[in-house]
Amino acid sequence: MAKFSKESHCKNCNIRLNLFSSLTDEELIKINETRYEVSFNAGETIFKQGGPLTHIACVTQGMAKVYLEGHKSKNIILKIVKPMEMVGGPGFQVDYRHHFSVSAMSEVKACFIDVHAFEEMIDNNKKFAAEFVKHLNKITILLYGKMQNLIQKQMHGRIAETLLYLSNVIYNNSKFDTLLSRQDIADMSGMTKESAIRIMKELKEDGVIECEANTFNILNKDQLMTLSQTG
Amino acid sequence: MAKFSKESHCKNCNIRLNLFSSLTDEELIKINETRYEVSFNAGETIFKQGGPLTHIACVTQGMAKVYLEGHKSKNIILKIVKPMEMVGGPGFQVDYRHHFSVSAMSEVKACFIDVHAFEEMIDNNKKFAAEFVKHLNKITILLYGKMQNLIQKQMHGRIAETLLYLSNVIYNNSKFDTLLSRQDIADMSGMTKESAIRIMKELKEDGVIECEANTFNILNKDQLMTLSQTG
DNA sequence: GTATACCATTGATATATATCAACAAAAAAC
DNA sequence: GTTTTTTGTTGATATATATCAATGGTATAC
Repeated sequence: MAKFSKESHCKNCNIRLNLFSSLTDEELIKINETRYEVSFNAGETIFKQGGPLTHIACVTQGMAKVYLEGHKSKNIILKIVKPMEMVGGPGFQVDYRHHFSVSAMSEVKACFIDVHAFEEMIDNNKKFAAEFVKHLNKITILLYGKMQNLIQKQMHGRIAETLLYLSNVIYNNSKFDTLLSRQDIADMSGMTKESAIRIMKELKEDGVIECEANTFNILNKDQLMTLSQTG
Repeated sequence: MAKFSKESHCKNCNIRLNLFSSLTDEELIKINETRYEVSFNAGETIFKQGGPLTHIACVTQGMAKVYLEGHKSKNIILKIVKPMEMVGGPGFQVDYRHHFSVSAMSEVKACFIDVHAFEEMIDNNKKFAAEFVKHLNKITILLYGKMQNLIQKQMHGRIAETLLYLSNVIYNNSKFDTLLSRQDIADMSGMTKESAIRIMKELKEDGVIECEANTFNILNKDQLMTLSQTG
């Protein structure tokens, strides 16, 4: 289980998020008073879909996956969260429940901020409220993209999209070691593990990528981009 | 093309939306001054994906469909908007572009509110800001549901979901006449027109629904719900 | 009223994708 | 170090779904 280590100041987390840049010193102090750090081992659940949404988390170390749990244990991975990113959830202000699950892919440290403190900030700081609306809308835009990707494209395009996401957004490198299993890559691409493996094998044979166990290398990014666009 | 009929007060639109209930009289007066009504004929585009987001619309008469335009003219209908519902878009505060298209399914009248007026309200009224965040999160929750429906279920379940949505949410009746074409129903269910027709034919043969041209009648709602759940 | 376009329907067929089963390889447990 | 469990891989097969093609109906244009 997760080790709770409550501290009034967690050194790892300076709250340098864009979202928080509009807060006053006073507000930052208040946030710092209420927040605390929690450590998770790889595989542990940080937020559970359906469970109560009482805190917003801010990942300060490690990586976590955000996913929708469907029936028959078919998951859809929405995104990967890495340090200095915030994870809330659309239950905020609505039903105060989590609508997705978040689990640690490695050792993860995260700062937990009480939702009430968050609500107070929205109330007291107009700039913050506007920034938060912006933040929510950005998430929605990404979600539309994800939807189109998963619904309208076929497997090659979806895998291409996933590999480009990992390379461009998560690892910022054409060569990367990933913590994701083949099942995870399949869950990000809306297909079965077997299909994901087969498509990647094809891409390997065509010299578009190299992949050996958890090491990926994107050799022909243009080709991948074409694939992801043509579907 | 759309007929623009600018009036400082549009009688049809009392702005009775929940979202606006937190506004002061003063703020309502201000909104009423800047807003104006626009009429659209069936088929006309109200908002165009990729186009500039300068106004938020509030549908006061008729129905409109909100959809993502994919390549190869494959659309995904996200939802139907009916009177006294607001349509904005996630480009608000982000890139001020529309990320979906909205088109009139019948004669539509809509009140257009300048985004700047909207931003001012968020700035000046904390209650409104909180309500707006709630509104955005509700949209996201629905979107997650839509995503799971379209990605994880197969055709029978997806059609069942669409029919239940039309019956429960849009027409509030087990029997309804719809403005949607078969292509529209297919676009809501993430499949081709032909497939949608075939599944509905099966449901008809099994006595679950009746459908004749644009008139639908849901005979066995329980069966449809089971279908939509089991996928 | 006839011609023209669009929408709905159906059947035959092709294709994409999942499922099932077997097995290899790696990791974890003992 | 061996056993056990999980993860990855491959092939054969079944199934879901799209595509193509043909046809009838219905609305619209002229």
